[in-house]
Amino acid sequence: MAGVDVFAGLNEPQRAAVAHVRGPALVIAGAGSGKTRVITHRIANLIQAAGVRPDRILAITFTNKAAGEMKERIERLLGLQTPWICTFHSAGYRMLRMERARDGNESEFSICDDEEPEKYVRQIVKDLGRNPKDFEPKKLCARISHWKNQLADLATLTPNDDFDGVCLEVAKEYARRLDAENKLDFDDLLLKPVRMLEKDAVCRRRWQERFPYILIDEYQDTNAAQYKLIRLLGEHRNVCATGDPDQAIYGWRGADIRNILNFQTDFDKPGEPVTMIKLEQNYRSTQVILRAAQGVIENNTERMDKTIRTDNAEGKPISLLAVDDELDESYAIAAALERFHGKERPWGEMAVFYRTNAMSRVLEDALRRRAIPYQLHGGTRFYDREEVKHVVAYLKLLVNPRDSGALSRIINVPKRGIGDGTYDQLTSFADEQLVAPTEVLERPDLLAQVAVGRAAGPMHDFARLWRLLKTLPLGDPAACVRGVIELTNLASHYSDRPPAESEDRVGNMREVITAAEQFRESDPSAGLVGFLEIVGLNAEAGSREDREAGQDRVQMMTLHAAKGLEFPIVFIAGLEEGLLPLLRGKEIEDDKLQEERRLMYVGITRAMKELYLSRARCRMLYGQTFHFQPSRFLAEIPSTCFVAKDATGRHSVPDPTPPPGSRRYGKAAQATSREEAKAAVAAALDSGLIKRGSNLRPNTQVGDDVALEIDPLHPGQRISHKTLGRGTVAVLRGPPEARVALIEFDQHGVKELQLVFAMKAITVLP
DNA sequence: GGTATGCGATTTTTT
DNA sequence: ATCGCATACC
Repeated sequence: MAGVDVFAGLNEPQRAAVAHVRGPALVIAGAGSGKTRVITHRIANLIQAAGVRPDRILAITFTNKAAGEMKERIERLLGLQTPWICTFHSAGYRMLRMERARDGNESEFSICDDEEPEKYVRQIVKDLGRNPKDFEPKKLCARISHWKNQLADLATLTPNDDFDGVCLEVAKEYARRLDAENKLDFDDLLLKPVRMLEKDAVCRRRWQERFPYILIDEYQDTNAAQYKLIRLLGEHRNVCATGDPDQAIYGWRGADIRNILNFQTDFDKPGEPVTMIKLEQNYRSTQVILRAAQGVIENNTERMDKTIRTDNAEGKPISLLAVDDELDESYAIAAALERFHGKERPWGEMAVFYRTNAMSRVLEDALRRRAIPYQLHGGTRFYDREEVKHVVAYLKLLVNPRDSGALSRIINVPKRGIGDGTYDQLTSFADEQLVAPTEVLERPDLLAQVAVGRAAGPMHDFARLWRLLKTLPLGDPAACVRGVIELTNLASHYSDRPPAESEDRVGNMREVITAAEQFRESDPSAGLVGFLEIVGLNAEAGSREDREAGQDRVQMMTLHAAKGLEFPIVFIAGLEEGLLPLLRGKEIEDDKLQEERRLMYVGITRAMKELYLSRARCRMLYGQTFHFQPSRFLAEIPSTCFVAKDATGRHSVPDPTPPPGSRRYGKAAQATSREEAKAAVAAALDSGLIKRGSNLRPNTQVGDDVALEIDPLHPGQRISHKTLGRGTVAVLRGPPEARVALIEFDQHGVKELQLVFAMKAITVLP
């Protein structure tokens, strides 16, 4: 271990960041500047040069995957394990469990899956005599989660309105029920450790001494609870945070960009001021790509001043493809992927990004049609599948018999004749007797009192099953999984489904056995509890996705999931106003818009060599077609980043796109069949001849009262509006990103409507 | 208790 | 369009 040079291959500012050992440090790092590398090597340096014990370093990463990669890298570098490189949530969970063990409490926690909170809340709303339609569990959960992440004190919180009031009541009851069942939801994994450290000075001291060194990656995306945790643990100020305020994309989850902006004042200390290190050299992308990224992000008003530069080559211009609809888009992207692969580009070096998971399906279909291997990230995860959750619920119940979420999930799966009524009888009887429902099953005297009438047989059967399950060895997760699947005959639950589906489901359940076996090998002493921790924290270790990772596949993911990654060739689909930036309501608030812009920035800066942007004029949403204007972010990319010259040798400032229906991509104009058109589009895309984007620049004259070719409506057209009835289009005006139509309605007179929004409610009449 | 049918809401983004 | 939920019926 002595011979490793942890500074090898680093530039001057990176070395400074790695060499800095004591006191607070903030590394502000632009995209592609080797930020994660700095953290990793800094940890290595702490261990090697400063002699810090690896388990005394707490290093927080944003995802489990990032943690795994960092650990692996350090193991390769120094040949040792760094157990406390993990996410905030993992760290919180482990702290809670260790404290509990310290107190001699042997009962185990279970972690709610992401659907459970809503189920608990729904039940509470009903129990409080409220209608779940007036108080939607989803909304309540969002509010409760927000409160928890803001560390709001429920005891002193004063509700603003009726909804808040009910919400508060529900929140308190929700907390009581989870506590009673030893359950933790995701927010608790942060909240509870914070409360624990706040309350108990001795405990706080112990944990502070436990981790004399703390590092946090992606600090720009920390929320109030995470921030507080770091403040409490990091009172010694030996805290190193890295991040990029321009890549803050989790505001919707309560992340507060001010955490990183205030780091200096928060952690400054006389004698040990914060060491600021800026990494502005980018090693990842071409000049063109960085100019595009810079052009976009400069439109944000709330920024820490920062530029990124690179010594890399100018690189290929960015292509912007405008197509008719999402189907065309998917064909074009698939065709381009295939072409690049034909030119020796491995599948795995290409990635497709999109704003929402819902967009992935069309893209997937197109790739599958061409037999392009791809890996989908996000979406429904392995452990989110229904059949897998059934298996996991049995396992959770074994570990924590008080878990009512688990019990209610499996008590009638596979069907055994125990319906809602019987379940309610069982639980309320158990409540009366002050025992857990599972104890009723275990005690013949109690069982006899509930197993009556029609449900008697099924209840006895289930009790017998439970006693059998209780004999499974909790130390051996694989045996537990296998035992659960076999003893319960879970496969039968899907036997009446189509063969393809039932095979799939049963296959997935068997996957859990494999996952458990792998887990057992990697961590033989952790047992079923350890396995459930991995499952509950959404770690992908051992899942099929995990095993398929690293294969040569096109990577498909949301822009959020792309954070921290890089690919030689990147496609970003759906660059439309409304999708990116994503608009839900009427108007987008400025801070939301800025976050969307940062998302675009993250997407662009993932690309190393080539970037392809695409947009569709129409897109199917909720089974209905909507028109979309080009994303405003396209107009923010400097025109010098796009195809440099057009056929006449002039700089191509993007022109208005062709009107819907006509195709102007070289040969595509003459193409008749759909297939031909697609091929031509792909060819155009590939050759870099992608036409002109749209005329989007706000400062180019897009005159008022002039019909744009991209307008979905034309003056004189008869239309029908959902609420305003029939009318005639009079005038279209305004810049493309805020295009308005003046429509003369038969019943309501002239109205001015924002096209982006109004098109959803408008049908064009023949 | 189980199943069929119809209605309504639903889509950001993830630990 | 699709899914989950509620209602009504077996």
